[in-house]
Amino acid sequence: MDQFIGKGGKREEIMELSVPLFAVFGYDGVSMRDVAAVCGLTPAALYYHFSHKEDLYLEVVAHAFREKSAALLIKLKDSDSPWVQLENFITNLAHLAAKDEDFLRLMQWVRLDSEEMRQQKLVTHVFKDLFLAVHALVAKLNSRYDPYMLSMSIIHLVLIPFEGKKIRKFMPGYRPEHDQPDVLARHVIDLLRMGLFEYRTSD
Amino acid sequence: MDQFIGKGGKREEIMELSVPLFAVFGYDGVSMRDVAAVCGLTPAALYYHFSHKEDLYLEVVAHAFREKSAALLIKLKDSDSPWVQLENFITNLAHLAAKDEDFLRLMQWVRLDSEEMRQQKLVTHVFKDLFLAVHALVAKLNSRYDPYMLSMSIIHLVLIPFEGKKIRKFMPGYRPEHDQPDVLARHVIDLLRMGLFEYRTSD
DNA sequence: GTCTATAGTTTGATAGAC
DNA sequence: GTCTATCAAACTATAGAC
Repeated sequence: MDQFIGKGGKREEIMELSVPLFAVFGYDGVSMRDVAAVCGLTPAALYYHFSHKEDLYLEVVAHAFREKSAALLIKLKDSDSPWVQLENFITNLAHLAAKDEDFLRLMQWVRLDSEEMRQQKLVTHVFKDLFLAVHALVAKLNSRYDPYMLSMSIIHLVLIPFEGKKIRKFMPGYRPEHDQPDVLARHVIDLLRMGLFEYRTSD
Repeated sequence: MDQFIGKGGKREEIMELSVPLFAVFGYDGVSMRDVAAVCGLTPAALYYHFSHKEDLYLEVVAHAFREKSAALLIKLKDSDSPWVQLENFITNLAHLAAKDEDFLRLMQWVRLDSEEMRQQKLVTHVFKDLFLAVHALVAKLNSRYDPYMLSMSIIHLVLIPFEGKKIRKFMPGYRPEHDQPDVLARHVIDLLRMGLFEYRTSD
């Protein structure tokens, strides 16, 4: 299997070793020397494989997201009802977010990227597949909501609590179970399904 | 009024001019030279007012958030019902998020900060007041949901769409009205109130 | 209180040996 | 294909004149 990768194997290895670095420290927080160090290379050797820091970064992020989004979609069965599919998707996404911190942090770095050209390239690799998956699902639900806004809401309800995992611990009312993907998935599903309608009598 | 600020006036001026810089490029993306330049100072002169880059950054972020959170709470009237207060809060927060991009970006930089000590200092200034405000409100609602999780969900539903404003434009289904605070507030309030309950018959 | 000058380090990137 | 050696630039921070 590896023989088909051929000379690209080294590039692949560099990218995989770089993912945690860029996920934690971001583009400006990582130097070519840092990358070279974790790869056991000299900075000069690194420039043989990637001619610019930005090339390296773009490929690293694209590589990190290539399979993730696809994996989420594979798990869905068309035979299930749209509601069950949505519940499964939310649960799968929560588990991915809880497990893969690099995935979440890279998404945030992309959101904050100040170089518009670079950001635009990244968005395609990082967000589009994920968004399209949710959009297709909520479209089937045929609800009263704008499918674009509803897709955004669902993605944010699931992902952002894990993005802010570290800082949430400082907030009053925090309990460790709030970090469990099944607990969050249950919360989001309940909220989406029923809302707070017990109190809608107040208008 | 200004006479009471005294010699701290220059520091204040530097901080205000630095906010947009750190909001756009983050801690690692801004040099002391950059800050000095926008302030019309030399880098050395800057070190008279702030002895380290980190000191400057910490004070800049704290300064940027000092009034924001408080302003959100002042607008609430205890005479209103909890539901009306929540609706008003959501609308106010959406307007703040739509207007003040620096506010949103600084929040994201804090979430991504890799220096744990620095992050912990920042969280208090940036998130705690906002979170407490929402927490107090949802506690009054006495709903079936965990108030901690519900507070998080509400904050995320309102703020994150504006944080991702740039990249949302690349997603299918985007329309300019999705950026209007009133439209988003309406969407969030409806979603919270009613959920998608039309379809809860499917289980 | 603010400046010039500069130290000492780290950065992204290249030239050329092997 | 990977190395040593090195460059020019940018970085944080300091010393000391005014």
